[in-house]
Amino acid sequence: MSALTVLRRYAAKTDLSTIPDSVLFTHTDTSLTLFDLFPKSNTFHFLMMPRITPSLPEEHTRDLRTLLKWDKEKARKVIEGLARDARSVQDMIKEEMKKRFGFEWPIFTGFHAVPSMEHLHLHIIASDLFSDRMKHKKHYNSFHPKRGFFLHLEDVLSWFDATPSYYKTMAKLPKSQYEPLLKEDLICWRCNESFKTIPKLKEHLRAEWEKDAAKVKVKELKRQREDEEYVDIDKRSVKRSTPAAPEEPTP
DNA sequence: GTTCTAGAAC
DNA sequence: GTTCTAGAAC
Repeated sequence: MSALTVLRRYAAKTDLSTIPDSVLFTHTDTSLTLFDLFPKSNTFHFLMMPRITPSLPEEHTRDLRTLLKWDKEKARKVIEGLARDARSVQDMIKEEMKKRFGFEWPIFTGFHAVPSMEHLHLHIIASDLFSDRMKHKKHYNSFHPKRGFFLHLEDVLSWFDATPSYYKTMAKLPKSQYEPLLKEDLICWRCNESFKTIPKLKEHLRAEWEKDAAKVKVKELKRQREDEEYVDIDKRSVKRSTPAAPEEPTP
């Protein structure tokens, strides 16, 4: 099976039990969410795609361009359905971020303007873009939130409510306009510093992310220490048998 | 999309 | 000499 058409084969399935747990993260009646096989985030990277049904035939879901060429209101319903399901995946990611790392960091949700695999798929990816699989300039630029190649889901939704001519213009998604964006300089999406090579950029992105993670750890330690002090004060107050002080406002 | 690898960049 | 990129092949 071609690597380019693997997504469509999953999207057409009615019996999901044939998809391994290592591939399928979650699903609804209208969408499947897969673990990206080559994650570009070090932590969370999912692909969400609409399921192929009689009312949503595969000829209209090859990619975003194909979908937007179809009936506008039908296309809107598809995108809105993905947006609804994406919110619940984002919530699951946020819970997992808090549980595993003690803090939340941005999640990017959007389409590639020129996708390299067939069948419409939405990327839901945490912004720590320094995984082992992040190897080339085009990988990074395809997820850079301000580069223009990554089409944020909210932006795509807004096209439907813009003027018809704006919708028509955006819906064209010309390769010739978007592909050159992948070759532009490597710029940190957080601080705009530019880097000559992918390894240098990744080193920087990792350091920035680890700084955020470290801040949380310092805060946690401080809170623990404060809790211990409160305990000491409580013991003393018991010994002296002074009346309980009014409750301290929590910081 | 990835892997492979020649040769550029340092 | 080593690291890294980018184009060809799949």
